[in-house]
Amino acid sequence: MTEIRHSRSFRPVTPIDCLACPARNIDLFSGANCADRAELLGCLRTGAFEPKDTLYHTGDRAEYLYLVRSDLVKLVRYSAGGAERIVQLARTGDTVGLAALCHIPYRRTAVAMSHCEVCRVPADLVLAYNRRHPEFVPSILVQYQRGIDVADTFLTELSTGSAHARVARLILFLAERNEREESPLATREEMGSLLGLTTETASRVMAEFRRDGLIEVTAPDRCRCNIAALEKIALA
Amino acid sequence: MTEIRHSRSFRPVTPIDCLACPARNIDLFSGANCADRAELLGCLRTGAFEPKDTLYHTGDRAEYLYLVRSDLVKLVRYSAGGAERIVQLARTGDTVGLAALCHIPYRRTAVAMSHCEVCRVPADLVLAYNRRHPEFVPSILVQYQRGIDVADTFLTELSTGSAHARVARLILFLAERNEREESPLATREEMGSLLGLTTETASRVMAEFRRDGLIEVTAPDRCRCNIAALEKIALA
DNA sequence: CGTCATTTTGAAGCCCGTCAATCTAGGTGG
DNA sequence: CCACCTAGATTGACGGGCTTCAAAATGACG
Repeated sequence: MTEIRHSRSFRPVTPIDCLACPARNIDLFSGANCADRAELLGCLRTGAFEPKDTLYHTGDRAEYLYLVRSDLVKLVRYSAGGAERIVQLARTGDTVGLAALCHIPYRRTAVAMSHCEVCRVPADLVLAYNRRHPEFVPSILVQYQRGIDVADTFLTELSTGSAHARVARLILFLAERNEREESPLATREEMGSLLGLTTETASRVMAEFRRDGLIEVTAPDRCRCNIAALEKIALA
Repeated sequence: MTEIRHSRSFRPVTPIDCLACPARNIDLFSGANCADRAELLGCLRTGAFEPKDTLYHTGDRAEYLYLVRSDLVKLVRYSAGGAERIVQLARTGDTVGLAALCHIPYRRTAVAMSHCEVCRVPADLVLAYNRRHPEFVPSILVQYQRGIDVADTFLTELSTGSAHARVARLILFLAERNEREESPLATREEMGSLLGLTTETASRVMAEFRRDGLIEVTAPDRCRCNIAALEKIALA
């Protein structure tokens, strides 16, 4: 069992944090005006997580939403047989823990995949804000919609086709929000769990891509990639 | 190309329809009181669809939500390569077309899988109602949440494991809301599209199940099934 | 009765899963 | 500084399950 790290590292959010937030223009509150933002700010907390740190577990009482300020959070679900499957990836600007708005326990387990920073928002704050600003509802729905779109992508792009095609599509998906053809990288085990493949198959394909010059590892968890070539493989 | 049937068959909803609606206690408006229901009623329309009829297409301007009153609607998405994949099934009480609440075009194509009846709700009506009743928001979110749960189920249960296990899980999933161990049936092609298998494999497994007495076809689109035995296979 | 769509069945081949061994990198303690 | 340990990545060999291609059977419908 991995030790569970608690959220004692959370600290108040400063206006500076907000201004510097890479998710500022796309997150849940991007529709709110400055005054509202300032008003909301007092209840927010921010924190950082390292790979394998858990934000919350399936079944935990859900009090908070989390806005992902940077990098990758995986949302995991366990099948009846106990197998782990990654059902969603949250990236910069995505919101996780929306179940909190329904007053039901978290359905998935959220785990950091990289060093990542999040902004913690009390669900009740959002619901209260929403009562005073009914025009805010669509902002929440858009977040849900985004989650559903990602889930659909996982089903259509990442769970079908040959192993080569799936891995290529995953790299492209991860590279989407990065410049210079760079992409963050998951462990082979995570790739398997994402793509419905075994760790070994993920490793084989990645090694092959590397030998063929399609990707070049620039750091333990980062690679440069030949987008055009990968797109060709992704179609098959 | 299949001919597109238009929604000219929609007719006003009567209070009788509502009282008799099998989805009455679980649908989007199950939280609303009688007076509100009556108020909403005037704007609703109901209609019936036959297998292969399309409720709406990907990209259509989204004005309506649809409450499924009975049986099965498939939500389809097309991958970059043109392959069709069923990403969700909507059953009695489910809501489809939630994208309409975000004022964005439909993301998926909705197609009837059986004779099915739906209730058509203008999205603006829901948004307006919501403005007057902020406590209604969670009802909408619950519908979204349900959709996400189903998507997760598809990823963890219906896209992993052996072909036998997948088919068994699908039958169990379809039987869930039926009594007497009876289950509606999809075509082999639909089963393949749902499970990430080929039509032939789906057919082979179904034929085998039939020979082994695990299922017994009682009508062209319906079967009785041995739940306990299927559950054993579903675990593998 | 003939047509067409769907389902079923067959045979061949290959991709991926399984099991196992090796390699690499990072961390620890002597 | 280096031997040691461990987790993760890589590679190999083998077998099985699924896909592919093709043909036959079934059943709905005019």
